[in-house]
Amino acid sequence: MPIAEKPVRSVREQIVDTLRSEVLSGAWSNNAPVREQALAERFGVSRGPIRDALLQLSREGVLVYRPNKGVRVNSLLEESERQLLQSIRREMETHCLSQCIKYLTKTDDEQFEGILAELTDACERGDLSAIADCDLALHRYLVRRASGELEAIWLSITSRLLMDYSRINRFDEIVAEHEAIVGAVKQRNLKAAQKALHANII
Amino acid sequence: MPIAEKPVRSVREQIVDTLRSEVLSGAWSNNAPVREQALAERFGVSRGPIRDALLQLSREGVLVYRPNKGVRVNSLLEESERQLLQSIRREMETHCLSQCIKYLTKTDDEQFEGILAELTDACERGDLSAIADCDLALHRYLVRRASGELEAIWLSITSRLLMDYSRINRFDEIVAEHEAIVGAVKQRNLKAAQKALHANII
DNA sequence: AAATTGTAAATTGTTAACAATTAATTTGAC
DNA sequence: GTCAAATTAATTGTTAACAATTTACAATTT
Repeated sequence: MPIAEKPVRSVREQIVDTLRSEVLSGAWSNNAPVREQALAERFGVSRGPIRDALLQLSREGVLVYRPNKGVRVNSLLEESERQLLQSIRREMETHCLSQCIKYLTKTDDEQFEGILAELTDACERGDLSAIADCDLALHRYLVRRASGELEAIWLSITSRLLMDYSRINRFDEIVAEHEAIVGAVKQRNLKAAQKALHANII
Repeated sequence: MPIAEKPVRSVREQIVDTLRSEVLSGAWSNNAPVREQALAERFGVSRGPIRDALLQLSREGVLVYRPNKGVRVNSLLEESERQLLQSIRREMETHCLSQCIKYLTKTDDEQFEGILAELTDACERGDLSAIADCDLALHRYLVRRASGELEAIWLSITSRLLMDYSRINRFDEIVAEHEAIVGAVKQRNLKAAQKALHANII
C-alpha cells in the first residue's frame, strides 16, 4: 500500500518542473541552445542547480545534452517510437489505476476534482501551457498514488510523448475525456475508468 | 534509420556506468549511505561530477535521493511492479530488435560475439559482477542500435530489474540463452531472435 | 535511568573563481 | 573577394571554499 510521503521538493525539483512545463508547452524554440547563465539569473541561483536541472531533463529525454555544447530541446519522436511509448504509457497507467483504486480516499477525489477544475478553466481560456500542465498533473497524481517507484519512469515516457501536445486543439474533447476519467474513478469503477483512460491516451 | 554516433563519453557518464555496475552486482550495502567525498577521492575528481552521477543514478532508480541526506541503494521492486516492468522490457526489446535487425552489419555481429565471449568467460569464472555487466551490455547494444532515443528509458527499467540479479545462479543457462539470441540475430532470423529474447527475459 | 537540550562534527547544498573547450571574429595571404 | 589560420569571446566543465542542514554525542534536567 502506498504511503503518503511529505512533499519535500528541493530547489532543483522545482526548477525541473518549471522548465519541463515550459518546454512541453512549446515556449522554447527547438533549435536555440539553452544557456545556463541566463537561467541562473532568472531563477536567482548560481549555475550549479541549473546544471543539475538541465542534466535531469536531458536524462528524462525532454532536452538533449552534448558534452561541452550544452543542451537543446529534443526533437519529436519518430512515429514507431511514439506508438511504442504510447502503448507502454497505457499499460502503466492501467496498471497503476488497478493498483490504487481500492486505496483512494475522499481526499484523492478532491484532488482530482481540483485538477479537473483547473484543466477546464485552462481549456476555456485556451491556455495551452496550463492545459498541458493540468493534463500531466492529473495522470501523474494517479501514477504516484499507485507507485512512487514507477513515477519517474512513467514521467520520462509521458513528458516525451507530450512534446507534441500542441497538435491538440479540441479543448472540449480534452475536458470531456478527463471528466470521464475522474467520474469513473470517483465511483471506484475500475473497468469504466480504464476505458476512459484508454480513450484519453491516443 | 539509426546512425552511429561517436562515443563521446563524459567523465560523468563513465562514473555513472562504473557505479551502476557496482550497485547491480551487489557490491554496495543496501543500508549504508553513499558519501560524496569518499567517491570523489576514489575517482580523483571533486564532488561536483560525483554529485551529477549520483543524481543521475537516483533519477534512474538505482539509488534513492533525499534532500540534505544524500543517496542510498534503492530497495527491491515489489512483485507487481517487477512483473509490469518485465513485460515492458520485453515489449521494448522486441520492438528494437524488429527495428534494427535489417540494418545490422558484420561489425555488429562481431560486437555481439565479443560481448558473448566475455559473458561466457565471466560465467566460467563465476564472476557475478562481470556477468551482470555483460548481460546488460549485450541487450543495451541491441537497444541503442535501434534507437538512442529509447535507450535511456530502457536502461531505467532494466537496471531497476537487474537489481536482484543475484538470484541468478544457473550460469550455463545464461550462456545458452544469450548464445541463442546472438545466433538468431546473426542469421537475421527475427522470429527466432524474438523468441530467444523472450525466453531470456524472465 | 530516561528524556531533553545544547554543542560539535560530519555531510550536503550553493556559490564564485578558474580551466578547458567551443564558437565567433579578425587578420592576412593569395 | 575568398579561404584559412590566428585571435578573441562566449560557454561549458571543474574545483575549492563557504553556507545550511543533519547527525552524533555530551551535558543537563526531570
